[in-house]
Amino acid sequence: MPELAIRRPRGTRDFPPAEMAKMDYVEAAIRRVFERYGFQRIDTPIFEAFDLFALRSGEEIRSKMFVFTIDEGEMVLRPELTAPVCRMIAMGEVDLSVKPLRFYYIGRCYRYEEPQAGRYREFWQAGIELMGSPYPEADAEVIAVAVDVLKELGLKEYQLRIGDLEVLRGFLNDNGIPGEVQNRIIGPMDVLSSSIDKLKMYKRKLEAGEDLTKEDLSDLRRRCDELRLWAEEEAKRSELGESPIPEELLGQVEVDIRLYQLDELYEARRVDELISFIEDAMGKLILAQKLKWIYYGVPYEEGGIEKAFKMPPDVVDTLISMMDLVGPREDVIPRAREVFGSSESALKALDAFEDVLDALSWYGVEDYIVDLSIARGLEYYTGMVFEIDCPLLGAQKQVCGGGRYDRLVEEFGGPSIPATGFALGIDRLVLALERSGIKIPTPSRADAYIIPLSRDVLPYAIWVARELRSKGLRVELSLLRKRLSKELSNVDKLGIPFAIIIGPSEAERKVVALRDMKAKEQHEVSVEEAAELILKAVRGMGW
RNA sequence: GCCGGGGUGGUGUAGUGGCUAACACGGGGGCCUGUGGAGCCCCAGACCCGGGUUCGAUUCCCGGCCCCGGCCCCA
Repeated sequence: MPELAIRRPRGTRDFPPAEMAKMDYVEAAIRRVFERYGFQRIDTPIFEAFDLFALRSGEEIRSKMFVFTIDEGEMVLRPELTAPVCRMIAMGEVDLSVKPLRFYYIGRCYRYEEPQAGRYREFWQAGIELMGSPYPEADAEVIAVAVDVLKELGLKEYQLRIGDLEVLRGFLNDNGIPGEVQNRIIGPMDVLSSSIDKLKMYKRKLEAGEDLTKEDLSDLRRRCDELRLWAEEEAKRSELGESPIPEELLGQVEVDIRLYQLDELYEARRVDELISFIEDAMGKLILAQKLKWIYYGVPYEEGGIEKAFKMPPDVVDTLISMMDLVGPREDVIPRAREVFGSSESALKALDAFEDVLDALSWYGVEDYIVDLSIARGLEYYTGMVFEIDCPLLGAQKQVCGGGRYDRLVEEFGGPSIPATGFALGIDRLVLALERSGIKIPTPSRADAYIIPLSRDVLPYAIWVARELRSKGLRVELSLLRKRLSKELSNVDKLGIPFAIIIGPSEAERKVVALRDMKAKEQHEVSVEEAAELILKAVRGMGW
């Protein structure tokens, strides 16, 4: 291979016809579903002012985006589409007297991250924004649309999780936790709960007698090691009298000596010990987070000054209990009412959340789990949130995420307008379809392939092609000047259903030899007849 | 940013401390009157890059780049 100086940038892909066909197929299905609900397609620029995304997500996301500077200022390639759509509304480009607004988009987005399975630096998102209704039926509709897309695609292996951020926010508000602090709690909570999830998974594997992979084991070690480092440093600080955390509590997070023997334990198949080690680690991981929040406080910014907010222990306990609020509705909701019992606002939010679930059942969507631990760093969600995972995808398994964001348009300087919506990852949907073994139908590139047997018949062959095309058929003309047997072989490989063979004798009599490639049957017919026969066959195939 | 596993013609694979680096498909050419959707013959085409070890590296070692997984992150 000659050395190629110009390469495709990392994290991007090319789309040869076969790949493009898959994307088109999924995109078409998505559009069908969206339009069935009355959503109208919109689009926004591929690049936007940096501030549009920094406003909500903060300066930190700079490193996660493609940023560039032009005369007009700092620009970024859009990392998502909700903010641009809200910007568009805020700018007054949309007639708000016609409500609700039902918009959908399909477009490329860009994030500067390490590529991984199902994660690219350039990726496709499709999504809807339903604006103008604050009611539960709007939230339910949005979820129903997302589920419909998966159904339309025939994707069965997925998991829908629905939660509500207003429950958490209401609880925190009632307990006097400032908004800025709330935003800083969500992140660590999410990290903690995903850590716990991982540990639970290892425990489950061991209990089921399954093997842990090398990665599992090193991941487990790493997570515990982090905790150990923190605990040791904290202990040192405590000796110097610099730690705000009481010594006896610190003793409780000291990591088990067995951490250093994980490999040996595993080699020796001392499963029970491993399990008890993991259980112990889970408890300590949680306790460490609690201690940080209670004694060091949650760091936050107020008026440009870094501050720390010391969390009340009972609030922290509730946050921890929240991580367990995952499961079937009948099971989780009552538990949630207990956990949040002291908070009027949280209870009210739970009522509203149940209204959404009720409405959802009217759409026939019953197969989901309630997950009140969904918190994510999504600072702009204000109510219901949901996620859809495809376990087949591995690490990057989320194919859909969405929720209610009633304040976003207003924050961009527009009118106050309630909104709810979601975004789908098209690349991941394609991947999920492939992995689930669903065949994506690839239409043949043409309906008929004309083979002129000599140069003399070219004028007639081209005339035939034009005739057939004028009737709406997709017709290719051979440009290869090959032997007939090779041409037929070629037609076969191209998957084109009909060959039209034209030699001097056909040209002279103004007919064609129409060959049905599949049946291997051939008839001499007029051009009109050929058109009719092909049309009939093609329609029957449903393209 | 971190941790694994990989990079051999256009594609998919084989193989090796030294021999002409193998095979299939694809490409080019040739033979066979217009259905032999085939076959036969010939040709072109590759060891990711840079160091090191060695008489000699595609092979072993190190670094880089890229790909594939995973961690972190995920608005």
